[in-house]
Amino acid sequence: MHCDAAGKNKSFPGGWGAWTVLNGQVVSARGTWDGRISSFGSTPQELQAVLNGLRSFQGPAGLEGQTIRVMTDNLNAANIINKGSAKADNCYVVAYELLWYCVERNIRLEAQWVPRDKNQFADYLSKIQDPDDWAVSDSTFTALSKQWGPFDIDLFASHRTHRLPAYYATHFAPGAAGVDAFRFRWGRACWAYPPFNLLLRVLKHAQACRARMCLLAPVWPTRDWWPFLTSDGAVFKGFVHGVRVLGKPRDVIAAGQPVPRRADSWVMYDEARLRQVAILGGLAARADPVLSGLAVEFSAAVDGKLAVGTQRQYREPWSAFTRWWEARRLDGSIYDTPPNVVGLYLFSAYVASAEDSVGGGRVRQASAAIHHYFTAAARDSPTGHPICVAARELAARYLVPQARERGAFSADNVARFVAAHGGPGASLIDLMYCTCVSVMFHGFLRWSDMAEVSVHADLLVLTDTHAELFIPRSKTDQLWQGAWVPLARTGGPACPVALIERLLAAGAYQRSPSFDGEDVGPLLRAVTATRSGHRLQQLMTGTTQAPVFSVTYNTFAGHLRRMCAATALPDNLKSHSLRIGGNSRAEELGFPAELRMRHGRWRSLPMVEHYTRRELAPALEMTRHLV
DNA sequence: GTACAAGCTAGGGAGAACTT
DNA sequence: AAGTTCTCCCTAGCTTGTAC
Repeated sequence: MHCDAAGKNKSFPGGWGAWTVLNGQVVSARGTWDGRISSFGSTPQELQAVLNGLRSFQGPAGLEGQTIRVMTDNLNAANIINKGSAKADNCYVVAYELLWYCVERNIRLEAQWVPRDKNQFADYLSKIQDPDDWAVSDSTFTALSKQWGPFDIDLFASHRTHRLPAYYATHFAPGAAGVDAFRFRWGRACWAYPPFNLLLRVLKHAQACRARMCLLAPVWPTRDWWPFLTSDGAVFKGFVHGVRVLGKPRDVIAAGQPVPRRADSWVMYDEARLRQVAILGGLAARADPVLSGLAVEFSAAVDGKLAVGTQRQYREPWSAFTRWWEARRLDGSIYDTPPNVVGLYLFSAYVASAEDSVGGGRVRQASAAIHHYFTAAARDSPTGHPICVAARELAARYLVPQARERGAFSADNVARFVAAHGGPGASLIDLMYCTCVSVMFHGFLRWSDMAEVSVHADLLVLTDTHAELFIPRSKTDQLWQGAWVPLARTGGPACPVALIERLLAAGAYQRSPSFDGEDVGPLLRAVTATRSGHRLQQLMTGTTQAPVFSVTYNTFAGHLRRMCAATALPDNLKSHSLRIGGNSRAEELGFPAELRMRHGRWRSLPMVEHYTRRELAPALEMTRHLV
């Protein structure tokens, strides 16, 4: 039996894992520490992991009278098991319990130390964080037991969260009556608080077993299982004997557990494990701990090949696909879905988009997300299948996007903006937005570029004639090659360089680190109003580990919108309108596209053209002279 | 009012596919 | 063979809804 224990960290109380081979099959057990053991040192935790492992496998394996070889990467634990000596209090308590457990069952233990890298699978098991491992609060359970109980089995629980002596778990665990509730026939007094993505399966299995259960489920009419419970989405069907509406999640979930912001975050059930199995393919059952460990690491690291925003953006399309897939009840894991079925899913997304009168974005995103998740699980992408291709083509041809107007700032708009908000007595926040408007217009910056501009003296260079800004990375520069953006002194109130200088003085920015590893922060910062006027919010500087960030896009866009409205500028001016406006003005003045492309850091001329808005007058003038 | 997440649109680039 | 258009994945901008 291989065992390991993991200590606590900020987001995880720590846990234990154990695995062994039973009848030629690898079986694993795991769990999360409760508060008491979470505070123990590593050796008593390791001993507790051994004890939990024995208790977990005792039922299925029948350990009485056997000799068990325990593989552990903790030398102290191995010595304590082999020599029977323990000094520290916690060690003694746990070792004593372990000893008696073995004596009562005539089990003989032999511990063997293995290096940590030979114990990676147990290590992995001990570190699994199960996002669905919620326990219902005492008061809720008591109330429901009184109303509909007593119950005889908890169908979805863990060693930590079970509410009844008999329970089914996702892995072997001490006292668990079985692993995977769906492999059993359910009786007439069940208690079920399943992960929400399993609800459809739970309802169908309950129907097949003619089970009777108290089921906790969210009020969630858009989910696929809701029609199963109700007719017309409103009236519960006849087999529902009673309904009780509980309070908010924080009242239902036992104290001391984090409550998710939105129930949607509960749906990613064991995605990591599915992916690891898919990566190992046919080797999954036979892989040694090194291979398993590498698969674990790869599956965690591979998402990093995408930008953080993209990872976040693909999550919902992927879980929508998994929900759809679960409802189809196909064989194998989601990664075994045949490409034609994926194509039909994309087609269903096309049909739904048409019904909802949205553009082709959903179909495109779904296709891209499925491509990423399949390749991340080391599977061929199914998105090249003819049905997938056809679904994307239908979406591109027939789905009409909702119009989105995005104008261009003119030079006059910029001048009026600065005149209205950037006068001599301007507040720090108004001065900051005037500076951004001028800098983004003259430098053809996106909002995300502006947010990267640092005030560091080496990265924001000011001279008598001009300024140079360093942009370390951008949308078109994912590999951090960086680019310098020159800005000339233009004179007048809207001069970007003069505005930067005024802002630096007004905000009392620090422009050079005073110690190694200090981060002086960006130019565009959150500002707070105090009794004595505005000042930069929070800390003046950070460190390279905990840098100071710019304001969020929403904050910036909100301010810009309000300030434009106050200046009576057109309401189609957004933050990108500054980039479009600067480039369009440069074109109007006759500057060549190559120069504008370099200044705006575009990589192709068609994109420069796309961002060039032209006045009507020159074209009219031309046609007037044709005859 | 601020902050965050979700869900939409569309910008952007690499390389395949097609035309001339 | 060279030039161009197309395809498709990846990334960001923007609006809206919601919680604090």
